[in-house]
Amino acid sequence: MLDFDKRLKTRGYRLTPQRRAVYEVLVENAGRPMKPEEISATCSERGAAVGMATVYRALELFCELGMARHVHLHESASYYELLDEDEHHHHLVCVGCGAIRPVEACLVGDMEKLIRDDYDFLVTSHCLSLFGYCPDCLPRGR
Amino acid sequence: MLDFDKRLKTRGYRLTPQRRAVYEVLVENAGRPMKPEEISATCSERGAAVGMATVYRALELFCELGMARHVHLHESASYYELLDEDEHHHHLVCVGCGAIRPVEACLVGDMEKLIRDDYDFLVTSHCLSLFGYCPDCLPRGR
DNA sequence: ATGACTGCAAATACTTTGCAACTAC
DNA sequence: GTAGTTGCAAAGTATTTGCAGTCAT
Repeated sequence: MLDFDKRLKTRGYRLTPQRRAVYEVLVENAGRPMKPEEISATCSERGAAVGMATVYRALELFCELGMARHVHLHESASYYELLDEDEHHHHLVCVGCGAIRPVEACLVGDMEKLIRDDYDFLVTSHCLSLFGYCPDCLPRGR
Repeated sequence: MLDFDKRLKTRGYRLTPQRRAVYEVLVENAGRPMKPEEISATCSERGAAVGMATVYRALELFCELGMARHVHLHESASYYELLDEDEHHHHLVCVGCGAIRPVEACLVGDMEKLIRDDYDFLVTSHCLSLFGYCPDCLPRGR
């Protein structure tokens, strides 16, 4: 059984075409955070329309099951993206053109130990977004 | 002239009692992100009521002038807090009780060089929030 | 005096919820 | 068969905007 199917089943959730459609869109856009609206539109394009309410509910469920996460990109809307256990990344958001690209680099793991020791706080997750200029938008002469 | 007054004046903005009130609330809560609603309520309590629209406009202005910033704490509402040039910090958000406390530790500065070299992306700012358990909510036996 | 600013109310955007019909199991 | 799910529409919440009146300079 597919990992997706298993995760839902073992927690008593049903496998529906809508959840599958939302999941597939996320998989095909792995690494690229998407807005709920965008996800719904993509599902529709491929003939598997899913209502907005259902998209929101599916995303919330995926987050709960640890299959997706919610990222903040300094815009009002929320973005979601697939969570890959083997890979940890954050985002570079260009304030010039809005381009978003993932960065594998992350030093937060090192911070976690320091925080546990100095603050007596156990970090379980974090959210990091970096803003600046992508190569195309770099101010002349840097 | 106060730094606050100067910043506004030099950019052609006016010094109004409303902007001053919002600013004072932020100053008195430095390090603690606040919601616009909360800021407005605090202003009212001290007899200097400021309409919500004005609070939003003031916050946006302060961000533009580099005096405040917008932080994301995984909740739907936006939080704002004063920006202190001499001090850089992020937040520890307890998923147990919701307590928020600032952390001075930050390794993102080190990441920035790495990102400039490896990704050819010039980071100008970043947003980091750490989630986990505060001492009071730490699961037994950790 | 005059252009910037405020407050209100209306508009917009985003997200959640109630509920009857539907469907996976 | 039945409990979990969906879609729609209505309700909420958060934020922005138009505009007439007000105020800082």
